[in-house]
Amino acid sequence: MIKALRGMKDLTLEESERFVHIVTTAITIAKRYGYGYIETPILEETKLFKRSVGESSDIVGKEMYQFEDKGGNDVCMRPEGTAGVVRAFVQSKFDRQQSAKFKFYYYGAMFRYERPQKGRLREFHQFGCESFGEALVYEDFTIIEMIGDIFKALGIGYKLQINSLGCPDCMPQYRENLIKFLTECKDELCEDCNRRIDTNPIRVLDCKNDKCQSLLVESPKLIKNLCSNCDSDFQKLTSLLESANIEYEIDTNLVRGLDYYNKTAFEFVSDNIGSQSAIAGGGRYDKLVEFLDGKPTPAVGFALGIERIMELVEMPIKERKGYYIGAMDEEAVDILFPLASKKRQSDRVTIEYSPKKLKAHLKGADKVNARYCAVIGEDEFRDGTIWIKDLVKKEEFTLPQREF
RNA sequence: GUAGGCGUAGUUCAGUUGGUAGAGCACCUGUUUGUGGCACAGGUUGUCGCGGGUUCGAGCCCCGUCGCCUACCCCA
Repeated sequence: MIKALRGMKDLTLEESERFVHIVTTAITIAKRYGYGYIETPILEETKLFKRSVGESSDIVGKEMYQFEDKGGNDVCMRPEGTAGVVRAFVQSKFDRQQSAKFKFYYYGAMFRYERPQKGRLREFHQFGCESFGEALVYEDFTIIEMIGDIFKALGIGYKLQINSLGCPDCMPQYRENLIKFLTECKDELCEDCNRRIDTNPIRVLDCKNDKCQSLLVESPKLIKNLCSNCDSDFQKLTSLLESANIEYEIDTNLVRGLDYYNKTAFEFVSDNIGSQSAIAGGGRYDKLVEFLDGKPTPAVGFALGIERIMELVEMPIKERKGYYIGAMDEEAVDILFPLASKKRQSDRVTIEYSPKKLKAHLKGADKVNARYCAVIGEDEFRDGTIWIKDLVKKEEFTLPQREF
């Protein structure tokens, strides 16, 4: 038997319904906030991700599905959605429309060659939004509010963590201070953190190692070293959240995994899905458009992990819907089809092709969760009528076939 | 890349000190002639992950292998 590749899953029955429910709910809400759909390729030039996601990250370093295509191009299956959207934004020259606003939503498969575990697959799906051209922190707030709306609509509880990553005016100075601090306690930090001091010192902040974390209590906090602009934006964000009654906590160690973020960074976190607790994450990335050869354009965005959310959603109760139709004798089967076509203009219809006893038809209707069970038996065939039972109200009646 | 756990019916699992497999759910059929969900009765379903070894005999023990899961790492 040929099986799906490791870390890749088929979605059927309840699972696929969950999936669709999440995506359609997210789309409905994103549209309310003025977002329009963008579709970008799954395969992109490897260069794109090296430049956007950042060469130092593990994603680019060892987790990408990277290969040479038949034309000799160095290509890569997208490990995240933002890079492609930004590339498309620049390629479409939307960046030339100074101060115009563009808001896109997307959803689709992402690929990372990792060891699968709970809430982590090699092919996984994200829904995300990217807002271009809005520099004001109001947009950061609005995006967070929108994600809150999505989770509310899905009935999912969460905790919101926020932080500010600063900007080119304050981040480099902070980085220096942090490196200085880390170098001083170097000997007590774990092996990984020692490596990170050189490669990506900011990532030391979210090291999982308890000992590292206890040392970091004393570390300089970016949040206290922001430049005046970043600081006032962060203050504004927290006050907007408070007046909207959105609970949050400031996590000074919250760092985004991708290099392109600045200023606002946030993460929506849930318990109950194992160690992969982040269900959505995002923030501001004002420099990325420029990095990818566009004109400087401020941007904010987020992505949510659909598979992780699938573990948390409660599905609305399924109601009986539509018709089940069947015949009790072979000769009546053919007349089911025109009747079904007519009903299918507006309702779901299941046709049973094999003649069966009434009892079997009722069971069949039950199984496909139909509201009505319609059957043509011996009498109905003779009279040109059809017998219908409402399985919810338990009422039954007979109609001429032309009135069905 | 590292560590641990697990692979037995469609599914969830049980399987005693080694004697060639069971249960619930699901599915199918019935409970007299045209009335579903419930109940009852009956029935179908397995290369016991794969390969080798030990043994008179292996689902059970040993070795290997593949797969899945969980955690580390990393991340949505």
